[in-house]
Amino acid sequence: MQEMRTEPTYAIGEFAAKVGLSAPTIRYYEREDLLKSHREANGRRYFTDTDVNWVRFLLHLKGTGMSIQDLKQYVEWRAQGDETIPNRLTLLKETRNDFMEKYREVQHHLQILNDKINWYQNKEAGKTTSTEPFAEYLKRIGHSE
Amino acid sequence: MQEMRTEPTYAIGEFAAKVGLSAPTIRYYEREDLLKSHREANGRRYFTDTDVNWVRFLLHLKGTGMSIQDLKQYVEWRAQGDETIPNRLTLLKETRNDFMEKYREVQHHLQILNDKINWYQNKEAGKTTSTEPFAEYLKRIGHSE
DNA sequence: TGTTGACTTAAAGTCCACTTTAAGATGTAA
DNA sequence: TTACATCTTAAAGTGGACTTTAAGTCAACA
Repeated sequence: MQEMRTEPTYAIGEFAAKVGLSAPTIRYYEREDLLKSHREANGRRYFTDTDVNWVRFLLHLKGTGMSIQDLKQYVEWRAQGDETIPNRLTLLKETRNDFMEKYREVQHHLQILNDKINWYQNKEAGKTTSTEPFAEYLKRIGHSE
Repeated sequence: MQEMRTEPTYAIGEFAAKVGLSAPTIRYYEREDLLKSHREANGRRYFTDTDVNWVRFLLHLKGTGMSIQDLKQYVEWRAQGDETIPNRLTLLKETRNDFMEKYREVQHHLQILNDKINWYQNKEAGKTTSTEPFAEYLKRIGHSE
């Protein structure tokens, strides 16, 4: 009794929905060589769960700030084999460094946003001298610049 | 003995440098009504430290994800007086909500990036079966999706 | 079998946030 | 006074990452 397991395949629309992109974006990524599709006899693309994982991984990298160009470079090196691992590591570490810098910056931006929200809320609650400027408020609670 | 203190003023180039933008960007922001400049008799713009603080504040808001359009709305409400404080608070809180959502997303992206860097490093150090796929590695160390 | 929806391609269009260009006026240093 | 930097404007251009259009093929269902 033999069990037949066939890997599920997805047409471009279903695939796009699965990874949270649009079908045109999938075609665009393919043109940019970020991913390869398989074709049915009739010329239509199909994708597998491996492709789903691949695109999801790409989107994680993209989400850390890598541009399409960065991703292309990464994919190109990947295709060249293990001797490009040092290159890939360098690229990923640079990505992480850039990310961490921006991360610290946005935390500061968030701090100021929170301060401003609190300032408005205090102002509405009458807890602040109605004329105290925001800059003064920031000094008073210990946030500057 | 009277001390004469004159507020320092900055020409557009100096001002732009002070806030980390280009002079054309300052003019662009002015066109978009995000800031107002003062003019010398000869028609040239000048700016004060108050303007410096204002632009820096705008850049903090922008850094949390507010678009130029959002900022315009904020500035417009601000000009309309205290009765628009609820509107402003709503806008800032929405900004914060959007920010926090993206913040959590990028933390996840960073996690995957770190995992991949570690995976490459282990691979280079021979600490991982040379054929173990990244997906398996993620499962093994407890990160999925 | 007809019609609706999903697919195919190449090329053009869009959005955002600037940036660059062009042509000219004015300020500053040698 | 001669350079040269810096300023002025309006308008056009740019880059990145898609998105939309147009014209056509193919599939799935009533």
